[in-house]
Amino acid sequence: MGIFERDTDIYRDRDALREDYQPEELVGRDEELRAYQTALQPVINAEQPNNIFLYGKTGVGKTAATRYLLSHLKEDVKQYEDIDFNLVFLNCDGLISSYQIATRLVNELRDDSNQISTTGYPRSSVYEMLWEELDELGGTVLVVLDEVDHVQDDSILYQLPRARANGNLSSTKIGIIGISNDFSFRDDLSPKVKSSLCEQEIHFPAYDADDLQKILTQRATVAFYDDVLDDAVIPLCAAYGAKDAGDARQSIDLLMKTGDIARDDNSEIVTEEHVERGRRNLERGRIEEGINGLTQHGHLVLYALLTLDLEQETPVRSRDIRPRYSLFAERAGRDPLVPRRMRDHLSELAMLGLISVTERNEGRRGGTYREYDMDMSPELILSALDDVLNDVGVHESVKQHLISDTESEETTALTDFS
DNA sequence: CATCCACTGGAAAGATAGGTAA
DNA sequence: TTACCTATCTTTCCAGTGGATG
Repeated sequence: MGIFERDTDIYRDRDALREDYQPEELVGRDEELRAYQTALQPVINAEQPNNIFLYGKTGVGKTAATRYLLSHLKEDVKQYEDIDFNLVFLNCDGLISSYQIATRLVNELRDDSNQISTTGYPRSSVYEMLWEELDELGGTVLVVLDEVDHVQDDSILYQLPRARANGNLSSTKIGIIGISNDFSFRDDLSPKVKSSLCEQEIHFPAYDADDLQKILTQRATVAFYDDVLDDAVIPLCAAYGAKDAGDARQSIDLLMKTGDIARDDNSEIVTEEHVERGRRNLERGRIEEGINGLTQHGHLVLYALLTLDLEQETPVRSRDIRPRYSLFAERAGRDPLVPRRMRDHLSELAMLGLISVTERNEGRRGGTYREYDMDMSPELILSALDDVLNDVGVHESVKQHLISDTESEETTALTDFS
């Protein structure tokens, strides 16, 4: 008998819940799609394409709409022989500078044998290479920059649309599609960039719970067999996504996680309880991911706050976190950071949603300061912080906590440290 | 109403670590 | 090897903030 066995399945096609799944129809985005299509029309007419700027919160269908329309465009363009259409798609997540974008674009355009490193070249030579590659391509080129709001300086957003006017490109017609999660990004652009990049703007509003239910139903019909979903499942997942952002991605992820959990259970139907477990599971993943991305000092600061929390000292101001943090830093054999920097780490933790901040102002006697509090359960954070525990040892308060809470199995393994 | 507390958060500059090119 | 690139994390400095207080 083998180790592996095919699951008794509730899924007809689980892939329909994945991020890269392309549905036949986009639900609830009719108006936006129409505007988008109009903006893309010049490509078909073999004219200089518009620069298009899409904005809206995460998971409201910006990228999906782009993929959907551009794949159709690519098809439809084939019937006209005089159009040479090329598409460059780049997700700018994690890219902070124009320089990085330029290098990625060059790599995107070149074949694998000829890639360049992402650091080291003078800025101007990277741009040189970029113009060269673009010009070689010829025809109409659409450059899609997904999540452009991550970029801090806008030099490339200035350079790209004007490359032709500046004589860097001779034959290629270039159009830029910028996709941004952050509406204020547009306002922060310098006026000259704004005028060229934002020729056509399309706003994607958040989905409401109704839209989300329709979307989930559409996906679920493909993904699951009939009648395996409890009636409450889809509304619950929709509510989860609608709660703070109208985010379809979040809802669909939850639906998939829920389905996976039900399948693990060998359950033949998916219930409300599976949704609840799925929600917790996603939350946990989010925390671990956040913590893993921090530096060691970030961990030390978090651990300091955690121990203070277990001692019921929270909410606590940064001044009072510092001695504890310094102690841990020294035990870990690192020089403690200067207070200013420690506060930066605290702000970062707050941004990840791991801790919460309250601003206080006691006026003339107390001045303005911020108070920090744990937002997550200590167990969850401890399990993601095990490397710190190795370095500084388990603090007294954590030991206390673990003794008083004997059910927690995965953390009891750590009590051996001194 | 002006003052002032004690922190916040922006900015500049340093240190270090990666890379190319010649 | 030297000369030059950028990225990332850090320190240093300091103007700004806003509500209680006199």
